[in-house]
Amino acid sequence: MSRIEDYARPSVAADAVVFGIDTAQAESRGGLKQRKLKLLLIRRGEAPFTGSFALPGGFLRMGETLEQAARRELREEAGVCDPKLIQIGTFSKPERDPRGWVLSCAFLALTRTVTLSTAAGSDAAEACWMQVTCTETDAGESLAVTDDAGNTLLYAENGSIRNHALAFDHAEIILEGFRRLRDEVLYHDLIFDLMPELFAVSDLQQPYEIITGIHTSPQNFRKKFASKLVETEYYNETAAHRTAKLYRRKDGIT
Amino acid sequence: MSRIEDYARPSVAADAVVFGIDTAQAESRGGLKQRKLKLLLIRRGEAPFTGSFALPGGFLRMGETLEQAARRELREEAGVCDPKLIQIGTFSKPERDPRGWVLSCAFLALTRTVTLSTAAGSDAAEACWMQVTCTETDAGESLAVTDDAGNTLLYAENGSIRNHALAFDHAEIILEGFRRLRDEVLYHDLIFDLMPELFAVSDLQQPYEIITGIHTSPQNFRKKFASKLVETEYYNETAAHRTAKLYRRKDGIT
DNA sequence: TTAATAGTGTCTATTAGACAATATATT
DNA sequence: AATATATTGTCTAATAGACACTATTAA
Repeated sequence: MSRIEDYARPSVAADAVVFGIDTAQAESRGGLKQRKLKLLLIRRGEAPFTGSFALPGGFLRMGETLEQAARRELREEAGVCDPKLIQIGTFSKPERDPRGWVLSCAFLALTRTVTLSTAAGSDAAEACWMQVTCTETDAGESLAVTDDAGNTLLYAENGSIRNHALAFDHAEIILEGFRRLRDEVLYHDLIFDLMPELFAVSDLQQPYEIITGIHTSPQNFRKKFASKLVETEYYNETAAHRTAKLYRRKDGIT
Repeated sequence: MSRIEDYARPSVAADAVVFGIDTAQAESRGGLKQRKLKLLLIRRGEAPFTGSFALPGGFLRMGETLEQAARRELREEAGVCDPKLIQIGTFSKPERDPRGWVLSCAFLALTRTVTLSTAAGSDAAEACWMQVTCTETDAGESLAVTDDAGNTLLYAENGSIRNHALAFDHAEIILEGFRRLRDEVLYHDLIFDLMPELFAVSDLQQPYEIITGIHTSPQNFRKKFASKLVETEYYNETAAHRTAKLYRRKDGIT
């Protein structure tokens, strides 16, 4: 009874929720180091949702896997190379795309830098790193995505979307991406995939706290991660205070 | 450039890795209660892989979500009603189905009983609950799926498949399902979705230990779960020992 | 010197595990 | 009585958090 030809076929896309850490020196106070969580979005150049922001992604091609498609689109569309990819879910509400029946397989993608090496000739007309903010409100917990001008692209409270200006169901996908990011950081040390090869303990803490919502003193944070780190001979060349030893992730720990 | 019609479309299926707990009285020793982890498989009645065991599932239809498709197929094909469903991944290797280009969106499905209410007229010609065994070997950890006669359908060590007799890439999907089941039980109390409304503390322990590999004394296991349980007025009508109070899951805990 | 972060050590509170002891069912 | 599980309680080990204190850099 179940001949493969008897069934209508949807279009399938692969989209990515790309997170990265931005380590910027704050202008004020002589260079306090801020390490901020960023999300990569693309301004759409074509219908539908022309001009809106959306996740980078594109259609799956015959002969490739979903992960290959996501990787290809990230390279072509946003100049993101060699990200860590974790599949987070396939979104399938029939009405999610006004063009027709399109499923989207979403990936959580992590980069070790927020430099956009937007290769010449790429589609990335407008790929931007947006600010991700996570705060404790009295109503619970909220997540906000804002552009550099401070405009809110997505605001969610307790995991439900209050407000957004994003294409398709991408707000939903971002929320799921952040939820998964938190889980993976909490339980599988995914925080290291947001770090460069060598990093200071303090480089770890701010992103960890933004993502998990768990706040600790620098001293106790150090102890918490001590068993997962290997000390190197390198030091940070930095600012108006003691230089920090650089560490590397201890392997053999999943 | 990206017209939706420009892209070839794959067929899309929804398959489920269905787990349940079998509470059987052992024949020997006057009825020691064994609570075993079971996996639901279907013997295929058609090509390809005719006669092999496979996950229950089927093709996505236009107008439904992947979850609706999984639910429908579980009902039709295996008589499984109202399971808890968690999407675990979409499998997309181009060669995974000899019939052509078929993606499979896999779900982890949990039932509160292993009774197959195989409705008359259903496709479930041969739906069987297989034994799931998880052991610590010197090489690490192994997972085995065996039928009632003791034949091994799947054997994996440290997450890599050693041996299997299952259709398509379903061995891989089962492994991913078990991995996810473990994570969800460890970090999100998914064990309760394998339990009936009312249960004794000891009903919880054996499945929890099989799935997580964490072994504790009955006393300490009780303490570990005390904060997540609400005592009821009901008791177990059972065997050659003190009756057990029945509990219910405390709500408000994710 | 001061400000700022890096890093160590110590004490305490909370949690997880070992295990003794008691309770209550059936055979 | 013997056995098997249920349930409570106590002690101890391991872990997580608070916080004092020292170190080192540049301005």
